[in-house]
Amino acid sequence: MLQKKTKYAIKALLALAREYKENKPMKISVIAEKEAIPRKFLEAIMLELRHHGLVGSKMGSTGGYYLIKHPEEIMLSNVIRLTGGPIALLPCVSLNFYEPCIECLNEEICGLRNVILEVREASIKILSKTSLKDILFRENKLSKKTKALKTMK
Amino acid sequence: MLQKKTKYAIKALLALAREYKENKPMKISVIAEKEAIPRKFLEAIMLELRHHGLVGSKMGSTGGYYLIKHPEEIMLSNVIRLTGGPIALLPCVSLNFYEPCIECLNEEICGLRNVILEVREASIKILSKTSLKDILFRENKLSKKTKALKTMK
DNA sequence: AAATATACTACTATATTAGTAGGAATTAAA
DNA sequence: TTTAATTCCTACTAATATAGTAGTATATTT
Repeated sequence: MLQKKTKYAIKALLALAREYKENKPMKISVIAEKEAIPRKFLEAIMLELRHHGLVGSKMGSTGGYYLIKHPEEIMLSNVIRLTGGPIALLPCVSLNFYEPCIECLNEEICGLRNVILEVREASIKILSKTSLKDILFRENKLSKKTKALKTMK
Repeated sequence: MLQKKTKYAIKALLALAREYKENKPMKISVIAEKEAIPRKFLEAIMLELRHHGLVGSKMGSTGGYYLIKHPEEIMLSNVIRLTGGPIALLPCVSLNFYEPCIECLNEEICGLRNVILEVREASIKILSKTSLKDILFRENKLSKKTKALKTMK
């Protein structure tokens, strides 16, 4: 499971992506309210995202956060990794949280690891081709679909 | 990430599957040593697996645990679910650990959820078609491969 | 100078996971 | 029938990670 921190980070970045045209900073308090994220917690998260170079900030009374890259350049896999959410199901197949199984003398011949590796690759394949923009696009498509269904009733 | 409990359960079941022909019970202490699992912890895990109907047990001095189903009938996805390891990356797409996002008024139109759903489906597709027997088969294939590589040197 | 924002450090509270202790019940064999 | 070896079961404990908060410093605009 992803951490809440990771989920909040994605939601916050999506909020910035939705108004990306203007590229003016959005306040933490605004993001927090829009996305129902605890304000102080979001503060810490945004700071971390800035340190990782995903967002920029402006201090002072007209300050806030903004995306540094374009929404189509920010990949879900990247956000998940940066915020500490491991994608792999076992440490022995994780790139960022690697740890060997003490009981595996040679992990190259572990059948379980082999399967879990396959799962990881399938997951990463999806997550690394999906950008913030893609997610917004899905949002639109889904809401159109449900609207169409409603009018049919 | 899967819990250690889940990993241990899979390893223990694999140990039973490797000697399935004989179908005679294997002692917890033997499994624990073979797979480097803390003995007392494994005891609790095997008990749980029995309650879920994956293994049977025999008490007394010649006792131990044995598989109730054939190794090709026990699917990885099943073991993971029974031992409490969620497969989905977010609770809102989990079958067994479902919880709605408080901030999503209508989760049907959540773009993030939509992607994570896709990841879950890709993972489950692999895990639910992979049995204990399949894993043993991979083991053999992998160890042959590495042996072949060694003799080439 | 006042108001309002982020930056940053240092906590705390809670939940989950991992693992242990100790003894009861069962079985087989001496 | 006693003994030894096993599973069964309840109830703990310890360690760790996550989620979230408090308080203050620093920067910016008006």
